[in-house]
Amino acid sequence: MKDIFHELLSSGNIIKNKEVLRPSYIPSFLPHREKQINELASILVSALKGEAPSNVFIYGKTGTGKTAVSTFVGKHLMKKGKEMGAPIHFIYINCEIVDTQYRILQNITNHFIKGWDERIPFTGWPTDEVYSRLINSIDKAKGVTVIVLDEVDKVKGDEVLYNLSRINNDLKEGKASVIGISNDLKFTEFLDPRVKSSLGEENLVFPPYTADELKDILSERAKLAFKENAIEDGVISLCSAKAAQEHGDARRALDLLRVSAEIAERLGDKSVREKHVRMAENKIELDRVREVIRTLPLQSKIVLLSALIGTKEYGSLTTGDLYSIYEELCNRGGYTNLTQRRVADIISELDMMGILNARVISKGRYGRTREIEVPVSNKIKEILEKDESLPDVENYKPKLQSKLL
DNA sequence: AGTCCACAGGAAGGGCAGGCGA
DNA sequence: TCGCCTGCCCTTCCTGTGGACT
Repeated sequence: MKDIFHELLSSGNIIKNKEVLRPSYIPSFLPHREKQINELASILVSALKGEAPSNVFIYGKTGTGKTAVSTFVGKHLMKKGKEMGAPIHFIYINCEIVDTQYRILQNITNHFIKGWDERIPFTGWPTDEVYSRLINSIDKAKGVTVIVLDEVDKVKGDEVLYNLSRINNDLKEGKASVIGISNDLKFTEFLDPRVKSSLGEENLVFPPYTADELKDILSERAKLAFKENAIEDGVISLCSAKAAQEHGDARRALDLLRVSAEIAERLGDKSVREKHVRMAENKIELDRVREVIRTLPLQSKIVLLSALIGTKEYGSLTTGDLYSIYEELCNRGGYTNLTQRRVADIISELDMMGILNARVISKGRYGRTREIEVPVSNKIKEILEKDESLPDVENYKPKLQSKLL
């Protein structure tokens, strides 16, 4: 049998270690985050003296190093604790995945339980029972437990945050502190004021990276990730500049660099060039659009399809135009149609996702409406055509009253 | 200056599914 | 297991509005 992997394995002349470019990778050195590392370390240092550190709330947009800094400091804290004989327990929880009160308490508690048969099950126990088991575990483990709740805005309900942020009131032997991380700057506005004050004893803000800072980060990672001379001049600057344009997102910069390298490698090129970055940018954007559209509810897909058909025929549409096409499509597909009010909201949602453009305009005597356009219509058309659930529009040419005037 | 169009978009509430505590 | 609660999606009803037209 022909060795189908041999060629693929030996062909890579660019990438040495792809893991380094993944967002989950924690490097041994975090450029341009010295200030945040020091601030967080100076809050957590009391753990080494056996005291409970203040609870911390960390804000910052995606890809500003919040998670990296927290886990970095946590790793060093545990190491120092070991050296000094001060027991430190560092627990990281991503609340996007673990989002209910029960699951969060269960996860933290299970961290302390070694035997599989003693672990708390996924479901079944009363929540207060899990909570008291957690208290016992932290007390029994002694020392200081630091709990990181990443993407804390995804947690359902305030109660678990309230309990955890005041957990020291219930603890006897052990101590605990909570680090909440969020990229939603307005998150605390909607919190119970009691939670807000106890969780946010200390606040850290992570500013976006500048293009120059991103360049340093990428250069550091590129040294580890790529073979020698595999990256041409200008590639790293270009990736940094593109990511800085968005909002200084290091994750995006790393993605762009990684995808560029993958493309270059797949094309059999010897090095990553600027053209690969541009191709990568297109690919990432298309993947994003594809993913967004794929997960859209059926009604939103029909609205999008209506916009697509209408703009193809007439260039741009008003809300009323789109709605009449939408009604026709629902008829053809045998779906019950939503009201215009709801469709107007769906148009706004699609606008927010960046799949279509809808801006409010006034046509004077002829009313106030939204002008709707679909920017990357070819790509969207391609994706929607493959969707089996949508009505057949092969020979449908919309006729709009307003366009006949 | 006033009218009037075609909606925008807020408010309130119904119906439903899923989660949660007893 | 059951009833309650919550969040989500949606409808109905409503007031507000920019600017071409009269």
